[in-house]
Amino acid sequence: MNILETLQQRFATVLEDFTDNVGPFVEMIRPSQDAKFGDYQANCAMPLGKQNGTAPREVALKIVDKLNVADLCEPSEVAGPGFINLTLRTPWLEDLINRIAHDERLGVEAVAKPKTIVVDFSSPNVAKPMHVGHLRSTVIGDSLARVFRFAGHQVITDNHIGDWGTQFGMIIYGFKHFVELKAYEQDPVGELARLYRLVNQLCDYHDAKSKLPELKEQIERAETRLAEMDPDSPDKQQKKAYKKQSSEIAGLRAELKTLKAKIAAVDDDPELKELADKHPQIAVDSRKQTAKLHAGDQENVRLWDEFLPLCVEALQKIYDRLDIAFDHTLGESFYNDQLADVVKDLEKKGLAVESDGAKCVFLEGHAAPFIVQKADGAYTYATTDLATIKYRVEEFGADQMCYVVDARQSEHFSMLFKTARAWGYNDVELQHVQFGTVMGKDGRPYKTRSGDTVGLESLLDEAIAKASEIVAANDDAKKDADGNPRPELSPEYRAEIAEAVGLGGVKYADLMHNRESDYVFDYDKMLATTGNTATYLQYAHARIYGIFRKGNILPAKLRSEVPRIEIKDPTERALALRIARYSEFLSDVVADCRPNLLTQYLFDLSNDLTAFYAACHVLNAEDEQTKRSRLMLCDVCARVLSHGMSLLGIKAPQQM
RNA sequence: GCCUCGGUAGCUCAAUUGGAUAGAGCACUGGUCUUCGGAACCAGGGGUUAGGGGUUCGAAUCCCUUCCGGGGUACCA
Repeated sequence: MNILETLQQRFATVLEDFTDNVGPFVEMIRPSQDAKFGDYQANCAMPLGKQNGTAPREVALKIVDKLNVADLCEPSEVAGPGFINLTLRTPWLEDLINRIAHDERLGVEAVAKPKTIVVDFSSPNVAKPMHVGHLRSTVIGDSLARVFRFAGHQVITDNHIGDWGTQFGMIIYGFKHFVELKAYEQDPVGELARLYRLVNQLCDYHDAKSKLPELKEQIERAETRLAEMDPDSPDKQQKKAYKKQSSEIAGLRAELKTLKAKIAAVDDDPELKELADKHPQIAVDSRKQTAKLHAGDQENVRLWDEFLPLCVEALQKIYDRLDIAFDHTLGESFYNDQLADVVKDLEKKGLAVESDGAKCVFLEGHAAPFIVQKADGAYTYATTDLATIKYRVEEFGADQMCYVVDARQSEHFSMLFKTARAWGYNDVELQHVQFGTVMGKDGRPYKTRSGDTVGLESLLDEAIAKASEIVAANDDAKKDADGNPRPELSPEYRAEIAEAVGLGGVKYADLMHNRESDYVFDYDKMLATTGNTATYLQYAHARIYGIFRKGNILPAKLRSEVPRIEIKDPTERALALRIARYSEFLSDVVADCRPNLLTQYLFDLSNDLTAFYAACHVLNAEDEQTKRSRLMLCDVCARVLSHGMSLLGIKAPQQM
C-alpha cells in the first residue's frame, strides 16, 4: 500500500468542506522534511485559510477535528502558521511491515490503469562503436523501463538504431576503396569501424581545408573590428560589445586550432595524405553511396545486408554485458518504405509545404522549419520519427512514448511532437526524457587525452578492472579469529563480484544524478568504497547475508515460519517506515521519469539499515523472539534492496 | 540575433516541483567499538542558493533585471 496516498484520500473527503477543488490541496499532504515534524505533514491549511479568509491555524484545527485517521496516526498536531503534523502509530506500522514482509511485491500495488508505454532508448548508430555518449540513454532508459514494468504498465522497449543514414554510406565507400580483406575476415566489426573512422577522417580533412581560408578571413575581420573598439569605454553597451567580440574571436581561434589539427593529422602521415589526395570528393561520394543504398542499388543493399547483422551482433555483446534487453530493435531502415506516404499525407493535410526545394512543416514558435524531405529528395530523421510514432500507435497501441535522448535534441522533439499532434496523434502522450552531458574532470565533455570520445566497451573494462583490484584487496585483508589472513572468495566469485561492483558503479553514478543536469564522470568516485555509491548498497545487502550465513539462517525457511516483526527501537521503526515507503518512491519515479529518486531512496534505506545494525544486535539479541523479529526485518530489507537495485539494473551479491 | 538549459558548502551533487532552521557524499576535525561483516557508526565546522529588485503567510524554486557558462538555431542524426 501507498501510505501517502492513503492519507491523501482521508484528507480529500474532509477538504471537500473547504473547497470545490481539492486536487491541489491534497497534493500538499507530503512526507515531512524533518523527523521532528512527524512522518507526514499537511500544508494545505495556509492557502485554504487565505482563500476562505480564515486564519490558517483555525482552518488547520477544523481539518484536524474532522479528519478520520485515528487508526493509522497518533493525534495530529497543528504547528507554526498552520502545518498539520502526522505521526504514524507504531502498532499500525508494525502491522504494515509484517504484511510487506510476506508480500511478493513488497507492498507495491500494481497501477489500476495500466498503460502501454514505449520506451525508446540507447539508439546508437550501428556504423560506429558505442561511446560514452550512449551511456546515459542506455542506463536511464533501461531502468525506467524496468520500473514502469514493475509498476504494472505494459512496457515495450525499442532500440531505434541508426542503420540507414550517412554513416552507412561512409562504410560502404570505405569498404569499396580501403578494405583489408584479411582484417575483415578476422574481425569484421573492427575493420568496419576502422573504415568508418578513416573515411570520416578524410571527409573532415577536406572539409577543414575548404573552410580554412574563410575562417582565417573571419578572424582577421573580427580582430580589425576589435581593434576599433574601446575596452574601457564608459558606455556599458560598448564595453559589453568588446567582451563579446573577444570571446567570439577566442571561439573562432579554437575552431581554427581543431581544423588545423585535423589537417595536420593527415598531412603528417604520408599514407593518409596519399589517400586524401586520391579521394578529394570523398564526402560527396559517400553521400552518393547512401543515396544509392536508399534507391535500392543491388551491390550496396547486398553490402548493407552483410554488414548490418555483424554490427548488431557487436552491439548485442555490450548489451549482454550490461544486462540490457530490448523487445524490439526497429531501426531507421525499418521505416524506409513508409516515409513517402508520411510526406504525402502531411502534404495532403496541408502541413508540409515546399520551401527552397525542401518539404517542410512550419510550426509556430520555431524559426526553422521541420524538414521532412530534403531538396535532393532524401528523407530526414524527422520523417523517420514521424513514421515511428504512427507505427507505434497503430501496431503497438502505445498510450505513451518516452524518448530517452540527450537534451541537445530538445528542439527536434518539440517540433516532432507538435507535428505529430497536428497530424492527428493527439491521444498518445509523447515525452522527451532528456538528460545532460557526461563531463570529464576538466568540466568539458568526457574525452580521452587525445581528444577522442571514449568507447563504451573500454570504459566498462576499465571500471571492472578497477573494481577487481578493490574486491581482491578487500578479500585479501580478511582475517580469521587469530588475526591470520583468510580470504573467503574463489577467483571465479571475485570476478563475478568485480563485475557487479564495476558495472553497478558506472550505472549508479549515472542514475543517481538528476538526469537533466550534466555530471562529471569519475572512476574514483563511482567506485569509492565509502559514500553514496552502488558499492555501499551492495555492501549493505551483503552484510545482511553475512548475518544469515553466520547464524545459519535460510531466509526462505525463516519466512515460512512467519516470525512477527516487532518494532521497539527507534532505528527499527525508521527502517520499517522506510521499507513501507518503497511504493511511494516508485510511483514518483514513474511520474517524473527520474531514477535518481530511487537511488536516493536506496541510499537512505542502506543508511537506516546500518544505523539499525549498529544499534540493535540481531544474532545476539536479548531473547529469541527479538532475534527472529530482527532477522525478519533484515530479510525484508534485503529484499527491498536487491529488488530496488534490480530496477536500476544493478546486481546485489550475497557476499563481497 | 533568436530560442533553450544551467549557476546551490572547498569539490561532486540533492532538495518530494511554493513549505518550517537549504540537505547528502567526498575532503576536514573530533569521537564510538569485546568488528553479529570496520567497505561501519556517531558528532562537529563549513551557505548572502551568482548579484539586485519584485510577487506572498512562506522563494533555491515563480516574475523582472544584470553578470557568467553550456547547448541549439534549413536540408547530419
